Amino acid sequence: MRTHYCGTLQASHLGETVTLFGWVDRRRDHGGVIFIDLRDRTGVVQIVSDPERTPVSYPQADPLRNEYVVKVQGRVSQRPEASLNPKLPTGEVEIYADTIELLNAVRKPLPFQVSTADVEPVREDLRLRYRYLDLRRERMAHNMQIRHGVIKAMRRFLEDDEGFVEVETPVLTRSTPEGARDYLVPSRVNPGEFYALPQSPQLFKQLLMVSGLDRYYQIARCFRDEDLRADRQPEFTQLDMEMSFMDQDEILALNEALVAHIFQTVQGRDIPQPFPRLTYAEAMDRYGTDKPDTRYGLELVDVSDLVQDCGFKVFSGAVAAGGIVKVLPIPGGNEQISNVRIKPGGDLFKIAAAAGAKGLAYIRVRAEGAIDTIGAIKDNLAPDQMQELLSRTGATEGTLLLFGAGPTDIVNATLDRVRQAIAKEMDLIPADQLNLLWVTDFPMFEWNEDEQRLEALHHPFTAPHPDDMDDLGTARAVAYDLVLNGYEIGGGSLRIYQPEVQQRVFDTIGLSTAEAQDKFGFLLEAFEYGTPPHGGIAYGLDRLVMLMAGEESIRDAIAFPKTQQARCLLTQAPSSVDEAQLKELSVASTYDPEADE
RNA sequence: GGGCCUGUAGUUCAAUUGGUUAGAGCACCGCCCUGUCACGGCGGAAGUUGCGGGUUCGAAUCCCGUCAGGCCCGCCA
Repeated sequence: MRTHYCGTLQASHLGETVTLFGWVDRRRDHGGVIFIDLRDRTGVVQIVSDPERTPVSYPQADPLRNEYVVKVQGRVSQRPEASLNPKLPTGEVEIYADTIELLNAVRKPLPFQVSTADVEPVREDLRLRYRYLDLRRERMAHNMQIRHGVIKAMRRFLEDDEGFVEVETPVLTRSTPEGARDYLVPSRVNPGEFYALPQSPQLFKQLLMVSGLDRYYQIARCFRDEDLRADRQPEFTQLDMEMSFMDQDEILALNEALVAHIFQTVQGRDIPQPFPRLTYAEAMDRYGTDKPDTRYGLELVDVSDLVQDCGFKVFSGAVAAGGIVKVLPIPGGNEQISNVRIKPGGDLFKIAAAAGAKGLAYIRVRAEGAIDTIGAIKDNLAPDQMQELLSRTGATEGTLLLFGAGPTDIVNATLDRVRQAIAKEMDLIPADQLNLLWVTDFPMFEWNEDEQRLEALHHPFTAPHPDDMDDLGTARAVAYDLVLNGYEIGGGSLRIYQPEVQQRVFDTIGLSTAEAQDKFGFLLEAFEYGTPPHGGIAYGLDRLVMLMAGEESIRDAIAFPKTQQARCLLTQAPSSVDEAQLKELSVASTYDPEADE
């Protein structure tokens, strides 16, 4: 049947008789000669038909329309000099069609034009409803190809080079405390009881280490019933890995080689190794976030010590209350950013307010180091303090200094968001750059204000740093995140493998012994039978593919994604079910469409 | 749970800011065209302006509600 894919034909095939299958991407009828761009997943090639050279196919080409499925038999020919198309990979050749067979027509109006959707974007709800058409587009087909390439590269590297074994873990598993909301599945056989879909294979992969699997990986589907974002879907795919008898440096080095291999095989891009590392503390200090985008500068500068005794109460008061004062210096910001935008009602003010800040103080640096700011700041900073401020922030003429003052987490969140907004606006982000970095030494726990308790920042099986065992409450974890251009694309840790340490962690997060036994008894018990030191990592595959494809939405890296309301517009899931189905499952819905809440 | 944005022909957009019969490109239909490649030319058909209500002499435009999609906050160990 088929001898070649459309997009692969080139001068080396000249003279060959080929059989092609594909879709009509476009048809150009010149009255005496008809051109058809024939498309398959590899690309497009031009089919030519005219009454003299291809008398049989000419009438067959006449009724063809966009997206018809056809079979073409013809000869690969050199295009005339004047008709070469350097924009097409196949632009040196064209196919003289001996015969064209219509295999299937389009019987309804197309919801959108496949051939031009790459240049004239289509509403996303339409794309999702007719996803099978959307996936015909070159851009989406390309993204799916990247995704496949990434998975393939992962498998080759891990299996062939590093001796990893792929193991599938259950999708019907049990609900565990901590973490995201679970998707639940009622058990028919066990009325009143529920499975949960896994948020990750975390516990199983640790058990596999107890089993001696030594090096495990899985392309694993994970489920979290939380609200969606441009980079978050309720079901998503992880590259999940776990290995025994390796320390952090060995694990990071292996993963650097893996990531470099992926970029090299899929895109031919060299990633320098080792990747830069930042501790969590450094990242928060310099960028205000644990996943900094380091493709541009705009680093934060802590000036708490400088202003703690000054007369400007917003600054000194923040420090006195245990908070901090930090500066975001913006070279050229005077020109770019007006006062109106910083003051109440302005867009930058709103960004700051949304992060919890009361406002943004500012200083504009003019010629000769002159200062332009509100009186309350000007009058309360001594000349030498001002000088020190300028020197620490590297401010020169034209620099705008934006201040965050208050509780540490609010200041960091505020300046992080403002930093990102400004980098985007001032076009400071080099589009083709890949900045991979490790963030290490995360704290074990963070305070949950709502529940008035510590909770695990990573997850409760993360090993505390050996130097910090005396006080777990403030301990660092042996945990690491891989950050790419401001996105967390992977994260992992060394795990606890001694039951007594695990018990101490459960104690710290306020998980009672009884509850720990109930929820994780099987894990604790397994740890009694000879558990190797182990650790691992999991990558957000969809997010990685999104970034590699240059997309801004995770949906463009997933074949059949869900909308922000977690709906599938193609299948109309979720849907109501028969009463009989519910009854069989011993489940009743409490949903009341009439109720106000 | 909350904030912001969007919804007009199959589709992508427009409609002088409340005023005549809601327009244009592509797609579709018909005619013409032998070197185009987002081909071109002439003509045609195509509209519940998401849906419901209200204000007004008059609503795509203003108001209220509702549905759908997007971005964000909260949430996401």
